Amino acid sequence: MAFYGNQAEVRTEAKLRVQDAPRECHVGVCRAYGKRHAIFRQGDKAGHLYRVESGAVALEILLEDGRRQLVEILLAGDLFGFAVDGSFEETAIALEATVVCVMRQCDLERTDAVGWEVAHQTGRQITRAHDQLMALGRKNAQERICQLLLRFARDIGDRPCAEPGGGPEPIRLHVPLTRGEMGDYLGLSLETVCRTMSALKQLGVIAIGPRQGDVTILALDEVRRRAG
Amino acid sequence: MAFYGNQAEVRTEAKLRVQDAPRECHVGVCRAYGKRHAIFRQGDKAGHLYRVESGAVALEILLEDGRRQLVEILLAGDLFGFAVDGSFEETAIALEATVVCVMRQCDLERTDAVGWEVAHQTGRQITRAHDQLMALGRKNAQERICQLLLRFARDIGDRPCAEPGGGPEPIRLHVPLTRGEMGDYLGLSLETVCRTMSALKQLGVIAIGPRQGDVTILALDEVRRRAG
DNA sequence: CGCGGAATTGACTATCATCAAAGTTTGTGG
DNA sequence: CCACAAACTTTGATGATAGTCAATTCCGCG
Repeated sequence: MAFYGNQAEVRTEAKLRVQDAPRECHVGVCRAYGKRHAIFRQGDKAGHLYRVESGAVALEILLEDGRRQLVEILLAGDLFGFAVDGSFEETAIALEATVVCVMRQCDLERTDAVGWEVAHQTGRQITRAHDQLMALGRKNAQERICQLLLRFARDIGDRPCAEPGGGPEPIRLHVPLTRGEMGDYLGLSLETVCRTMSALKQLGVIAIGPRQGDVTILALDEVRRRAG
Repeated sequence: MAFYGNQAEVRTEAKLRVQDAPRECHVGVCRAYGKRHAIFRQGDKAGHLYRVESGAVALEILLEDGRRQLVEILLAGDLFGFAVDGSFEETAIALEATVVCVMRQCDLERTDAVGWEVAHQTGRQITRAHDQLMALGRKNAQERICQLLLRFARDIGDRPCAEPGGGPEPIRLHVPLTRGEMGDYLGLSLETVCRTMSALKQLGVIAIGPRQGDVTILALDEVRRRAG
């Protein structure tokens, strides 16, 4: 399949090493971004589509008065860069060391067959956005946070530390978001995120640390139940 | 263009008359739905794409405990029915007398060129979902309601009652949502919607009535400013 | 005219935001 | 390897916005 294929040019930026970088992409160019670097900004002229090769990207919207909302978190394989009137409504930021494949939209659109691939991708993203709307509109802080943890557990969690007794296995995962960013994604203040995480820890549902960003899910079914 | 074309079969349901019904669509079938009738339900097997020909459709998600969130409001021209794992995550409901064109996905996908049309549509819907995420995550009740009013003003508002003095023209519009539905879309209780609408009325920014669902925007710039 | 759903308004409550003050990690440079 | 600064996290006290419960009024339709 032309869209998911082949070799490409590579440029490194920030502190990424080349071996962290490109898988491959036919019609595009791979670029590496360091933590918190912008890939494009609100208002920039559009014209490219982007795919996350590795790492994680957040799309954020800023209001004039400084209010901030992360509207999407993208992981490996996800497409982004859809624009409506030729310019981006959102800023895309690498959440960690990240490699992105950049493809010129006009090149892509010359290949009809790719259209449906993109449509399926965007369909999935719409569904995810709708889930998030349910969370922000109707769920409380604990439910929102459990839902976010599950998202990372599904997409990047590993299950190494199996219990000998056959009990539920802890899931260790690394959340590449600060408390403030979690709040900006979940529509909460960073303090509420902290307090809610602490409460889940007290309940024995999760463990925090040892490093910043590390979370261990101790009771997956409890997290599921609380995510609603 | 094959996708936006041609003649089709028509079925009428509820109280819709035939002349309210179909424009045309090549690969699909037009159906008419009465107020509050479901087009498909959460959990139904997917396999079709739908386009609003006239009227308005809401997509809703229900939680087991009864909490409800309207995640999208679709007007004429909008596509819906994207599913991830072969079944719908959402229920689609006609907000008023509505005609929908139903197209089999496998038929559509035989035409490569249509893929990009769908992709552009879904791209627009993603942007709209992201705006709504900003609203639910970071905006207060007044801002959310002003944003919703602007959405209807842009898409269906007419500007008939021009001021003789050349002042700002009132915009009369009909919102096909009850207060409760507005709340379910905006992540608010129906009482908060009521109170906020009343406050905007007291401020002289809008007028309400004479019928249920009627709203007149008296000061468009004020609504814009408050929408953020 | 009268019934039922929708809208409005009031009183009280709860969740979450804000302000503030420590305490931890992380990364850098000597 | 240690020290220090900056960024991030945690916890507490207080307040504001919006939710819930309830009573009344209004509109739409038979």
